[in-house]
Amino acid sequence: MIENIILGFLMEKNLTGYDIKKAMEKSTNHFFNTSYGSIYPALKKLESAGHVTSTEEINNGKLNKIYTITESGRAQFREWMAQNSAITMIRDEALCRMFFFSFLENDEIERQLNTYISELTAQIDMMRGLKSKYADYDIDPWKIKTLDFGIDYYLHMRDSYTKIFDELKEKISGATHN
Amino acid sequence: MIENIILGFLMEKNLTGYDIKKAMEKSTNHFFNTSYGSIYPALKKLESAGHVTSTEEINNGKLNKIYTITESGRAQFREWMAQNSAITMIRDEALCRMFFFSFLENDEIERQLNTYISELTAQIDMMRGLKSKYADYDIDPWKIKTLDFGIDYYLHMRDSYTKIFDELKEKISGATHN
DNA sequence: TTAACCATGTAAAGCGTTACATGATTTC
DNA sequence: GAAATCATGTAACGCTTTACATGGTTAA
Repeated sequence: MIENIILGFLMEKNLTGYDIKKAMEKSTNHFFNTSYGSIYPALKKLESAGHVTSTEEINNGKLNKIYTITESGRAQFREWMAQNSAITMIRDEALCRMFFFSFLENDEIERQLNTYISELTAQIDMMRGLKSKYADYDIDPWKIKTLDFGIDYYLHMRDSYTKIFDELKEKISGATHN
Repeated sequence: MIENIILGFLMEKNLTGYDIKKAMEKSTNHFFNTSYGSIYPALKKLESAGHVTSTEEINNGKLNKIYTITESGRAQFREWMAQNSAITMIRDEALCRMFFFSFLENDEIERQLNTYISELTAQIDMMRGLKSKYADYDIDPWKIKTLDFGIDYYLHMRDSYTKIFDELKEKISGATHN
């Protein structure tokens, strides 16, 4: 996975490991991100497989190891792109806890849902901010679409948890008034 | 994570490792599932930490190692339940590919979206089937809610991908007719 | 001058899956 | 009699994160 994503970034231009990490932070962060501890070894592996080559430059006194994708790397990337995606499991931590909510008091459940909804709102705001910045200079519509997808995703999550929160509130007030 | 989920299952009744796996398959499968290779070592770890105890029985000639949660296990579980959930990243494989869709031909993109939408539909149908079975005998409303959440989640995913599919179709036909 | 950032990498540890190994019982 | 299911466990492997290690430049 990570190797194919790296190849994808290198399809467009030559980059250093550091550049790749920064590019991910700017564009794929909400659905794919990884650490230097994964990127550098992956680049080494790609190089020994012949999918990338590297040239070293010194810019401003700093070493720059610039990676270039090879024809075999392009072939590998295209092969990966042609594969069907398997549907992904949810694995949402909040959902795991919800499964066991019967072990919590209602006010604690309320508190948790509330906190989680706030965090989702923060995430949505952050991503909307990103989108407004991107509108100017990133033209690839598919990359914009992944951002929109992410915003819609978190909006849906917030709606779902808000609905659950409201239902709980109603149930509590119903129980108190009777 | 897995250890806390196991403790959660043991909060309700004593179970063997095998039982836990089967219980997960029936109830948490769409947002949490794991293999025996994770469950048995986790149970061992929980036992040496004093969070569970085990008794061995032979039923129908088969060894049954039945695990019981201890007071310290209950405390550990409650502590985990009281923590706030961190929001989870998407990490959807199809979304990773979409990011690089500009490297694919339109008909290949169409094919992939179509396949993925079908798989989402199959998942939705499967979960709806599960829900209709559950309606009878599982009473905990929170557990039902995680199922509903999952169904809504996959419905939202299907809507999102269908919207993208329709937009692409429209763009193609628009381009051909001019 | 100090913090932040640029830049590359390794090592340890954790987590999880897959495959392997074993053997009994039950159902078709 | 074969296949499926019950039942427990280990070993190898892979992937990823976190922490560590190093050292230069730039901006406050």
